[in-house]
Amino acid sequence: MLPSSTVENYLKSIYVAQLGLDDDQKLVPMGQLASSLDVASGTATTMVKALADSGLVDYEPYAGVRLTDAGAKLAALVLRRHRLVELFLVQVMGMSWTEVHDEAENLEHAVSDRLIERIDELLGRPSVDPHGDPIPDSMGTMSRYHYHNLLTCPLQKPMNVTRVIDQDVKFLQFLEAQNLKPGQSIRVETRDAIADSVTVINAEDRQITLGTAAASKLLVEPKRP
Amino acid sequence: MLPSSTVENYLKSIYVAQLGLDDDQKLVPMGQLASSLDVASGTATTMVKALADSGLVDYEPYAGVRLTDAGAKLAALVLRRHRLVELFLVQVMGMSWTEVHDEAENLEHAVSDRLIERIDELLGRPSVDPHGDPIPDSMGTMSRYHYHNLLTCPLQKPMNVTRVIDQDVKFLQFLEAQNLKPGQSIRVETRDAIADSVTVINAEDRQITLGTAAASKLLVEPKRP
DNA sequence: CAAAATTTTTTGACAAATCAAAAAATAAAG
DNA sequence: CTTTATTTTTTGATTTGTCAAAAAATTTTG
Repeated sequence: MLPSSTVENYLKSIYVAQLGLDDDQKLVPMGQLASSLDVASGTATTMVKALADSGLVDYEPYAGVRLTDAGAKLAALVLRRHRLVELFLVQVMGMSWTEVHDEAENLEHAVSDRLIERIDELLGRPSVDPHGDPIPDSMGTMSRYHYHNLLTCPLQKPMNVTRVIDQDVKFLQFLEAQNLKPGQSIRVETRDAIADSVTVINAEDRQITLGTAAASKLLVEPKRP
Repeated sequence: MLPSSTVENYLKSIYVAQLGLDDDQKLVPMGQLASSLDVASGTATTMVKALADSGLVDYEPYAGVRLTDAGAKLAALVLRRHRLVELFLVQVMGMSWTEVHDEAENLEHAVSDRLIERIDELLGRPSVDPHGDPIPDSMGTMSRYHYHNLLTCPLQKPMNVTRVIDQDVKFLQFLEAQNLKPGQSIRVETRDAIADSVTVINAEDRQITLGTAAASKLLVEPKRP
């Protein structure tokens, strides 16, 4: 019996939350899960218990939840569908990378394996989506390269934006307008811990100042010539 | 509040059933609706009452159900999404016309208005899907041209297959193999009421014999030169 | 037209997913 | 190390969609 879209969303949220944890064995707190899914905490508890009964997660009362191998694989395949659909919408349908997230959020539960395979083929087996997020393969394995962000990368060195860890349309539109979207070349000029800010220079030598919260969402790697 | 996919499926079923009725004012019997949706008859009764409360259908106990204008418009838009998706899957994704129905059945509830508009544009505002079924416009109006079928069309006259009223994969594959899919040119050779059969000649002069039930599902129009 | 057959509706129950608020457990603070 | 604050779980209810079987209405048939 295939998982409902609710189950798929729970698994996906746990998967993504786990990626944000340093240790793979750590548990995702119920509160965090509940708020990321926008449900009451009691709802998350009930659902997670059901997922544990199905063998998709390990659940430790008052501690949190962690995916089993089976759950992780399912979650990765949901993420794969999501990200392939996003890239498809941009590359084939000509939609903006700023608006495809919400559309993919619905389609990820409706596209068949067959169609996903077609899309994957058509796009040439891509490895990242329009936000730079890695696309898991059909076995459910995902590369986990760890990038620098604007707070940790070297100063004054030419870097490439590779990934944006945020799906907020306004923020993405801002990045686009400032030439800070994935693929663009930039460098970090200064950081000011007191002012909580980072200044970057974009490809057109314009200077942009970001707060550190925003700066941490832009992942970069050294510019390859 | 937007209708659930269950509601959309009920409306769609009623809409299609009504098209098969000679008189627009006639009611669709509950039994027929229930079996087309593959639910118990009591379930259909309950749901139809709820739809009536929402003003989407008129319901007459022990007689049947009929769409209101609001319900008909919603249903037509579901059908529009379904048929545009089908055509898209064939034309852009390179899938077979025999297999796109089931895929579209899921996607029709997940594609946004924005994406459907993109698809419509990309396909050049098409008027029929791969089965020859008409595609309602964005206002929810659908052309209702009435075709001949293989039982009612003139004998020995060159005709074009324009539409197939069946979504069974095996049947569609059969039609494809026999050169009887929409767009093909054929002529009806003989009809035998006793034998319950119709013989047709395809574009390659091969003779195919169909039962009348199957023959009634193939719609044709006089061949235009 | 009354008896039989069919269709439809009603009833009671159930599963999935949710919430709000009460209760319990854990963590933080003094 | 007790009190306070926070997080988590429990409890009881609700919504949507469903079924099976009993009851009622309608239709068919002899």
